[in-house]
Amino acid sequence: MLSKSAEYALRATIYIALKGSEDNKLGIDEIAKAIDSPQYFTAKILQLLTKNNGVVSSVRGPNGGFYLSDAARKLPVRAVLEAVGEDGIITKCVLGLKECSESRPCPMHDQYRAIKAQLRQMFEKTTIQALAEESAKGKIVINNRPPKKKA
Amino acid sequence: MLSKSAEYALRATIYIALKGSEDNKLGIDEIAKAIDSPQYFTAKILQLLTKNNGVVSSVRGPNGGFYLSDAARKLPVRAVLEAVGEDGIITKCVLGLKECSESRPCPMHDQYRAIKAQLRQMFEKTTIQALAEESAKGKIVINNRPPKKKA
DNA sequence: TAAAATAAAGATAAAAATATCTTTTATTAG
DNA sequence: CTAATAAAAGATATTTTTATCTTTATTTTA
Ligand code: FES
Ligand code: FES
Repeated sequence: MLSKSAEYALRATIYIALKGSEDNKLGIDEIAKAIDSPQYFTAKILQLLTKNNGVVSSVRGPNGGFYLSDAARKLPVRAVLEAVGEDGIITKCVLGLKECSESRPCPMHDQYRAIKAQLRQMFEKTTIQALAEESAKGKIVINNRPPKKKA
Repeated sequence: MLSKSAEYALRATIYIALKGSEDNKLGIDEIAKAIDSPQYFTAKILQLLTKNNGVVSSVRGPNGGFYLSDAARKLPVRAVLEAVGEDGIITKCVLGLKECSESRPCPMHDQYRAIKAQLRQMFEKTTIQALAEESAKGKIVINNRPPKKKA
């Protein structure tokens, strides 16, 4: 479905939205551990997210790290996909034809149309903040670590 | 969304269903041209489809080639995905967590649930034959070549 | 101002996916 | 039985993705 890059990008962004703020910036080591991703690779991805369209903000030096501006929190999830070049999922033909269109539909187009619209809706109408809030409420999980044992 | 392998697998299978039969087997060169795919790579994929679960049948030698049995035509599209190891699209977590479950949902799980169910429905309830029939009726297209000019 | 912290940038490596070419095997037609 | 045909199998190559390591630049604090 999505590339590893996109998955890490989404998980990292959600985590930063959830735990970080302008005066509590998060380090790459913390982030990678929290979302269970390879640290160096995740760092590269966060660079994309800061450069490509400012989804993520960063500062270097002591107490530096990553955080999300208020504006960034309101961005649609699609912005994250775009930053890592993965928004094809809501534009491309499911059979890999160069164009997905009503005028030259592939054999799956009719069936896929509605699904694609929902994918688009999901990625465009959902904000980063909304996912963070979803994540904040309870049992929602963002990594692969086993659940904490009850004491 | 899907890998190139899966895309070629689907397009090839649909084409074979549409144009081939037990007494009109199709050669790999024809198939690759028809679906606009790299010939040798497509050959490898068809090998998977013949070995892994008999979606496609083949015979060597003169007048040999690929075709679909009547039984194969009734298989769900998912069988093609399985043969190329790409059915994760209807099982995996959209954020790449090891498990997608109600008990440990990721932040997108609630929204993705319905979409995933529809993807599953599409790939499991649609038969190869159904796609071929869809393809047979008119303007449906399965390659990237420009439309034929009206004379 | 020096040292430490931290991300950015750049270089390299490893793995996976995609693609091509060559050799072998099965099948058919003659 | 032989030659021709076509897929299967195997080998190799290329590209892309994923991952890691090293060096540099920036920022803060002491
Ligand atoms: S043309 Fe294939 S999904 Fe639209
Ligand atoms: S847990 Fe992520 S989609 Fe179900």
